[in-house]
Amino acid sequence: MATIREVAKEAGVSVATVSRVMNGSGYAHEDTRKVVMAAVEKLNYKPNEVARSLYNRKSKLVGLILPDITNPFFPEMARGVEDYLQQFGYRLIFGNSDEKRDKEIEYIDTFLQNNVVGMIASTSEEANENFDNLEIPVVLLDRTAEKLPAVYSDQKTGGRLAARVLLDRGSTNIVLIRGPVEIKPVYERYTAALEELTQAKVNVQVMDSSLTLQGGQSCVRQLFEQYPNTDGIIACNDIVAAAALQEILKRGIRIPEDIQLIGYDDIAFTALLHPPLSTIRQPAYEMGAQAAEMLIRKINQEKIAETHKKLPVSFVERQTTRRKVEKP
Amino acid sequence: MATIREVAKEAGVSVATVSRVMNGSGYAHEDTRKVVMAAVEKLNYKPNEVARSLYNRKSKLVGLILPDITNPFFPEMARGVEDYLQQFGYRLIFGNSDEKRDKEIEYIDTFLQNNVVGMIASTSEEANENFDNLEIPVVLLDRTAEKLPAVYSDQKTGGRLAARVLLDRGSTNIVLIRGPVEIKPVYERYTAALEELTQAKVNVQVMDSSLTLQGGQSCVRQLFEQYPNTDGIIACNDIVAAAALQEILKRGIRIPEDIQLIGYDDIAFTALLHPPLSTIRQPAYEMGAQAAEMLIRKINQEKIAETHKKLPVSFVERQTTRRKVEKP
DNA sequence: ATGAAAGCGCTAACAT
DNA sequence: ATGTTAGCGCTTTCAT
Repeated sequence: MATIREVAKEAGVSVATVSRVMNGSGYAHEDTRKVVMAAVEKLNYKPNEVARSLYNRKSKLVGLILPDITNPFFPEMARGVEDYLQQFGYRLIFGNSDEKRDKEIEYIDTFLQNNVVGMIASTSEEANENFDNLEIPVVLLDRTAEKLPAVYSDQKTGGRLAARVLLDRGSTNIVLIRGPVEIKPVYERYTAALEELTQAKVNVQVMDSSLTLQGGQSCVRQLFEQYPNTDGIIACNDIVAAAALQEILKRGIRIPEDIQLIGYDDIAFTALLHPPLSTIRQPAYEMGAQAAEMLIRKINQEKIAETHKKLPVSFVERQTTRRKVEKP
Repeated sequence: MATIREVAKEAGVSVATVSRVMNGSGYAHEDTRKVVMAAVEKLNYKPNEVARSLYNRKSKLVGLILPDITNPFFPEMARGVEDYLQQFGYRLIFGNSDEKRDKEIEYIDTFLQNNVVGMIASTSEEANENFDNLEIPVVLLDRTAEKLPAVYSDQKTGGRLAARVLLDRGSTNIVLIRGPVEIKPVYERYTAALEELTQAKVNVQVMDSSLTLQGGQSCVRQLFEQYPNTDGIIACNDIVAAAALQEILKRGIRIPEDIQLIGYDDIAFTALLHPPLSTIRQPAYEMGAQAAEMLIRKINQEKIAETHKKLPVSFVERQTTRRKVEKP
């Protein structure tokens, strides 16, 4: 790798001049600019970002912390972030936290040690304090906190919507599968759904599940033993919904005739399920992109109109819910 | 962020001493070691990785290039890489290439500018030359090249296996869906399957598809129009297989009685499909982990027994293939 | 318009 | 056993 020194020598100028033309800062005669660029070209010079970062006290790196990219909801977000940042020459240092506080802290620390310009994170509630007195901008993604800017989706409406859908389409014995209560967005959608359900005069049962395949499967197996006449299930996410769907099919229960099922997230494969899964869509890619946009705004010290950006969710009607019965 | 200077001052020693105790290099009296550590503790000192990296000419960063983490096969690998590297204090700079050469090059360049210690990449064939005269170790993942160490899986056996499965279970009008020919592992599994199929006296048709959902869907729609009496489909990956499954169900074709279907990869959601998809499993997580292990070996200049590590694939028998007919 | 030189935070000779 | 100092590659005053 060529250094600025070698370029300077090649061009017969000083390193300061090379630096100036590279950065378009300060003066540089058109002629010398050309000479320098020729040398840059010839030596295929690429500035050492580490050295720049050391001097400037900030790199072109952005730290990204996500719970687990093995859950398809998150890669979607990650791509939103990456694709947006990429245009501005920022790169991503990435880490999965598994919702573990110490992993988050570890990543935050090392990101800082690497002079990241900013961070985007989906962190657990309790870890937020770790972001408290950082000098660099942080934006929360899919999570919120009072003091930190955030991009997230409307969980409350999402939860309510899911409940409304089943209600409007005639389910009366509904099981609401609650995800881990520590994960705020998941808890919020649950609360909202429960509220909506409770207001209706309908049988509601709550069951717990993790957000994973295994968790969903074991939850759902019990579900039908405990509540055999269930005619509606609201799952905490699409993965769990998929597990439920499988169990429903296995038991020969007709869907959506005998039972309705709705998921949450609208990850890609839900459309491929059989029957295709009705679900509440979160605009994951868009959320990632907007978080990235907000971060860049922060980095550039631009004014930000709304620091808490709540994106809308929507009901994606597929075939695990019935057609809505119009009132006459 | 505290600097080494401040720690030195706090401890009443020189920066060199602090550096020595931090790195466990050179001498340091036990007493002063304690004093220094106390100061480190007090100021919550974390060495600036950028400065270390500048001096050492190498960071604790590893570059990872994957085609697209939106395809569930890759996050699995990514976690394998991350989880393994993490134990050794390495962090990941990450980029999706979308199989585009210029994106790969761009990422390689910026990774280099950031003094990465090494790189792991699933790159397109033609981009390999970009790795040619790098001073840092590179290991290819899921892809291969002669001059570069690599961890990948046995595509040839995988492709053959897929063909064998359908053959042994009685399919005689088989459509082989070929993925993009530029992607070598995908092409290899195709060739192997085709070879096996051709040797058997069986009708074989080849169709093309991209590796995505949309690609799969449009391919599969045509498939049944062109070859209505197909009784076996070998898909280039699980996503396309899922699309095929959906089309099969939509057309009311019985599976596996009337038609058999086999995917490739064994990504998580295949088990959730209905019926659960039979597929060829690649040990994605393991591949990632082993690539990471090999990279670390390289970084540490250890001898490496085999630089081309081919991991075995296996047939995961689920319900889109029939029970094998044992010969009497 | 250009160059010399200091300094970003750290490590490793080298000196003591 | 510890301190002084040069230097990693860059940017930016400050001279000229």
